[in-house]
Amino acid sequence: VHQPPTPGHRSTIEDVAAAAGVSVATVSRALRGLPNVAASTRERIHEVATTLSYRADPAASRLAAGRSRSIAVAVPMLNTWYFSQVVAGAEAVCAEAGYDTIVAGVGHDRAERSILDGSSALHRRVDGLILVDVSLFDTELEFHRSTGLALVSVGARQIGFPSIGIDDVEVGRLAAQHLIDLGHRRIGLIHGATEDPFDFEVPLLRQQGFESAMRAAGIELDPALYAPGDFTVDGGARAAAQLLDSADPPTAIFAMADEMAFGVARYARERGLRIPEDVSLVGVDDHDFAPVIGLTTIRQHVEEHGTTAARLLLNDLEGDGAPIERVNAPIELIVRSSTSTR
Amino acid sequence: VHQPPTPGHRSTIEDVAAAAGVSVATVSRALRGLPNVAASTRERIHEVATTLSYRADPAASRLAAGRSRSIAVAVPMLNTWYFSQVVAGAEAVCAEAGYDTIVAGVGHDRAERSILDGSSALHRRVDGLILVDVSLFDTELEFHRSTGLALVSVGARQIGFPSIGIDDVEVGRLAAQHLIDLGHRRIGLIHGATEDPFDFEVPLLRQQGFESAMRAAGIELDPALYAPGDFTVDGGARAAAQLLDSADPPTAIFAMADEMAFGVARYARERGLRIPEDVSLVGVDDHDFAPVIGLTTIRQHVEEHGTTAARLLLNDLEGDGAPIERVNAPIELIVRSSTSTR
DNA sequence: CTGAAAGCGCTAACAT
DNA sequence: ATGTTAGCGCTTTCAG
Repeated sequence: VHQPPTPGHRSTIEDVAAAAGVSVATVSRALRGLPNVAASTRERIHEVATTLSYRADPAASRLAAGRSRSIAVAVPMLNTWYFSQVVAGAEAVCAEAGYDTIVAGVGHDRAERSILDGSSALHRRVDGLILVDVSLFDTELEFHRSTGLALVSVGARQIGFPSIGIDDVEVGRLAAQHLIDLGHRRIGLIHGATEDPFDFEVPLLRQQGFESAMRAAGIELDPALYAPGDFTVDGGARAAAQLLDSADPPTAIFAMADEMAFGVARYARERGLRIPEDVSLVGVDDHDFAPVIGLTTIRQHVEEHGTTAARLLLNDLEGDGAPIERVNAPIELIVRSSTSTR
Repeated sequence: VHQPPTPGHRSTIEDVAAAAGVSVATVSRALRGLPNVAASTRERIHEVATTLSYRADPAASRLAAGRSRSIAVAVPMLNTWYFSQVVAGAEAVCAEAGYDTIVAGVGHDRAERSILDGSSALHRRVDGLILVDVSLFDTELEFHRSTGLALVSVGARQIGFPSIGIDDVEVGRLAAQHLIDLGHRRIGLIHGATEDPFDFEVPLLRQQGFESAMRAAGIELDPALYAPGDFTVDGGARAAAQLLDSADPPTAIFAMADEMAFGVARYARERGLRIPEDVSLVGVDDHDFAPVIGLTTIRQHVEEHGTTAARLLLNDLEGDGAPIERVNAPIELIVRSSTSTR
C-alpha cells in the first residue's frame, strides 16, 4: 500500500502567519488578493509564502468557503473525437481560470447517472457542471435547479440553463439539400440510437431538417432508408450494410456524424463500392480525418463549443453574470469529393 | 452571478445521527462499512440516510481523512485519439471504484507543468496521478517521491514508479521489418517533435527499433528520410510533403502513429499519389479509422492501457500492494492494404 | 488595516 | 458496540 503524503513538512497558513508575523486572517486575505491589506504586508506575506512554498489546502478552503474551484464535464463517452474535442476545449479554459476539470462518463440508464441525479453529492464536489449531449430527466433538472449547481449544456438545450450548440435542423437541411441538388432522390439517413426511448434532441432535429428538405423537394420519405449508426464507426458500417445491401439501395447517404460516415466508407471499401461513384456520402463535424477520405461534411467547431461552454459556466460562477440563454455556433457545408451528381 | 447551493436544507452527519438516535461516529462507521456496528444499527442508519438523502461532504471528509478519493490524469493533449482512449479507460475504472478523475493538459515548458512540479498542491487535491506519455524532470520526480503521491505512468517508464506500456523498440523493428520484407529499402520515418530538447522516450525507442532492423538488413540510414510529424494529422501531412516531394523520395513510410499516417494518406491523396502503389504506409495504434483506409499498422490496445494504469494506481492506493514495476502490453502487426511489395 | 475566534462537516483516536 | 472529543486547514464575521 502506498504511503500517504508525509505529513508535517507541508506548511500551513499558520506557518506563514507565524513567519510573517501576522495573523492567519491577514495571510488569507493577502494571498487571495482581498482588499484591506497594506501593500507592504501583502508583499511580505507573498515572499514568505513563496519561501515556504505554501499553497492553501483545497479541501480546507473548500470546506470553509463552500466552493471547490472545480467543475465536471459529463459526457456519454470519453473516447470519441467529438467528446474529446469538447473536453479539451473546456479543460483549457478551466485550467486557465484555476479550476480543476473532472470528467465523468454518463449512460442512459439510471445506474450510470448517479452523477446527475444527486445521489453522488456532485453539487458538493464541483461548483459547476457541463453537460455534453446529455439530456436530463425532469427530476434531474429539478434537482440541480434546487441544489443551485451552475450548469451549462452543449448540444441539447436545457431549459433554465445556458447552452451552446448549432442549429441542428439546419444541419439536416443543408446536407439533404446538397444531395438533392446533386440529383439524388433515394437518400439514406444514418441516425443515432437503435431504439433509445430517450433519444436525445440532436439527432431528432437533424432528422427533422433532413425531412423538411426532402419534402420541400417533393421526395417521398422511405422508412427503409433509415438506419441506426450509434454515432460510432462500427455502427456506421453496420448501418451502411443494412442500407447498401437492401433491395433498393440509396444512391446517397447522410450520416449524422463523420465517425459514422467513416464506417460507411469502411464498409463500402470492403464491399468494393466506390465513393462517390456508387454512393455519395456526407457527414457532420469536419472531423480531422474527413479530409483524408475527402468527405463532404457539415463543419462545426467542436473544440470551441467546449471553450465557450466553460466560459459560460465560469461567467455564471464568478462573472458579472449577464445571463446568457443560448449561444448559436456557426456551421458550414464543406464540399469535398465524397459527393457527386447522380 | 450564480447562486451558491442553497445552504440549510442539506443534511449533515449530525442530522442523520440525531434521526437515528446514535452518535455521529457510529453513523460514520456504519455508512463507510467499517466494523463494530451492530447489524440492526447499521441498517437503521442506512435507512435514515436514504430518507434524508444524506451524502458525506467530500471536502469535509477529505480534510478529516486526508484522502480525496480522486486522481488526476495528466496528458499532453486531450483531443487526440490516443489520449482520449487512455483517459476513457482510466475514468471507467476510477468511477467504478468511486474515484473522481481530473484531467489536466500538460505541456513541455515549465509554465504548463504547474500540475507536475508541486506548485499547484496537486498532491493535496488528488490521491494519485496517472502520467500519459509525459516524462518527468528529475526534480519533478523527486518532488512526487518526497510528497508521497501515488503515481503510475503509461508509455514512458518512470523509475521508482509502476508503469504500463508496450515494447516500443519492437514496434519500430516490426514496422521496419515488414517493409523490408516487402522489398523496400528507402523507408521514410515520421517521428515526433521537431526539435523538442526534451523529446520523450517513446519515439526514441521506436526509432531505435526501426534503425536496428534497417541496419540488420544492411540498409544505410539516410537523414533525409526522417521528418517530424508532431503526432498529429496535420503534422503527418507536412512530413509527407517533405518526404514525398524530395529529390529521392522513399518508397515506403513508417509513421509512429496512425494519426500521422492519416496525414500522409491525406497528402498522398491531394498529390494524386496512390497507396500502396506509389508509397507503402504503416502506422502504429490500430486507430478506429485505420481499417477505413486499409492502413497496415502495429496494433496496441490503448484503452486497456488506461484501465490497467488506473488499476495499478488503485492497487497502490488501497490494494494489498504487491508493488508492480512494469506491465508490458501486447502489440501485433496488422497487415492491411496500405503496404505492398516494391 | 489587522486580529481573535467561531465554525465548515467529517474522521479517528480514545473512552466507555 | 457506541459515544466523546479533538482536530483537519482554511474562511469569515466581528472587534479593535
